[in-house]
Amino acid sequence: MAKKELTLDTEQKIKAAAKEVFLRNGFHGAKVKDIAEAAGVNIALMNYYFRSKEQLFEMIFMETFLSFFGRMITLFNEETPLEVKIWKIVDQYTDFVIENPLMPVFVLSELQKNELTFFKQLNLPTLLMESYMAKQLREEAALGNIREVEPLQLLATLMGNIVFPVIARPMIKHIGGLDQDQYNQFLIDRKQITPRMIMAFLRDR
Amino acid sequence: MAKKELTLDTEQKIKAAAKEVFLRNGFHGAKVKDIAEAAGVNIALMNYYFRSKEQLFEMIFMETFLSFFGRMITLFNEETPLEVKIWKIVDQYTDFVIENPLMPVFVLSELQKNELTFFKQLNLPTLLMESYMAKQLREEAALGNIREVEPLQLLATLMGNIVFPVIARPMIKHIGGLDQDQYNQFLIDRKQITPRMIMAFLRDR
DNA sequence: CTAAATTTTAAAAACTCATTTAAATTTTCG
DNA sequence: CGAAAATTTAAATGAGTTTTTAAAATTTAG
Repeated sequence: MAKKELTLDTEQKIKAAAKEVFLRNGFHGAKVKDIAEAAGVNIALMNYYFRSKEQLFEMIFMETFLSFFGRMITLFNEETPLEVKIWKIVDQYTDFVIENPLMPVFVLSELQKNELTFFKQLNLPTLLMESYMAKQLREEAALGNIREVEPLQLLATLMGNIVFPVIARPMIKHIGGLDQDQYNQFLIDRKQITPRMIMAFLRDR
Repeated sequence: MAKKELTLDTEQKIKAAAKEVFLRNGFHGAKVKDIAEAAGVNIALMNYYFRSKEQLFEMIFMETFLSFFGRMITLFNEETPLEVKIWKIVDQYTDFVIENPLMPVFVLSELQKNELTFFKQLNLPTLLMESYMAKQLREEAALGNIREVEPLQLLATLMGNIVFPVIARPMIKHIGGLDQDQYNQFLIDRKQITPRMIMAFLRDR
């Protein structure tokens, strides 16, 4: 049993280190040597436990994508009134990306290159169209409470407003002349702006 | 003179090919061999004309960033009424990123890694804060026509809504089950949504 | 036309990187 | 304990990549 724990330990250390290095540098920028050093482990162990850099990457990419996207879908499925939920999504997804600031650009830039092979197995369209959010949008629009809007457009709007400022952090900090605290405040300020804007749009005519 | 034109020709071919390859694959994903092949040129010419892969990259990155950011600043400085301008920015910047779909993710993901060295020389904060747009926002807010809003927040909102759907193209196509035409229509539809939403927010309260 | 300068080429050099190997060490378990 | 299995290590392999070299080809200019 000491064995099982020990092996998992090294395996876990490599995986955690790999996640850090891949998220910071992307697949091509990440070197196996960097991962081994970050894990404090002999370089050959990467192949011993994970066969290849590519397999290790795919495992990490899959997990990271599912976290990035799944978190949003989970929030889409909360059964609270529409406006409350939009405020909550912005609040919580903002916190999520603040805690995982490298995740969005990693997922989105690696997806550029994959594109073909990756999505086949997942049923993403269903997840969105059958979400509680999609149902709410239909119902509220039928009642005339809000404008008609496609769930995919709302998703893009939410993600664009929450995620883009994180993807563009270096640019925004420099354009605004912001230090780290001011930048964080900038993101916090958006917790008000984004839901207000979306609700104003939904109610507007 | 045949000389001058010919040398510029090869140099230009390399640069154009490098731009393609770097934008598609990023610095680490782009191989000098790929660039030489794309340019139809002997591989040693890359170093003959540009000293190193890194120098060639920096030149291209600088140009690309200035185009990406400068285009928005140019639009910010158009001297048309605020609402007209916001509609125009969304329309034209959307067309711009549709024509240059790899530019945003390239610029933003490479910026993650640079971060420190790059911006020093440019005076970006001034460009934004002294734009005609910034002046308009102050004036209209003083008149009570719109809510107060920081120019940087408006910039992030505009870019988030326009650029994110391009950065997230593979994801959006798959989540929505869209083919290329449907995806393009999705972007076109946002030309209505985004300015409506921003204007509804600015006028709200 | 021809000598100098520029440009291009093929080959090699120098280096980096992922993976493999084989031996050493540690752990497991009868 | 002690043999087998699992893990770790240092070193080597080999493929891939950027850069340099030196000679060949082309262009320029006197």
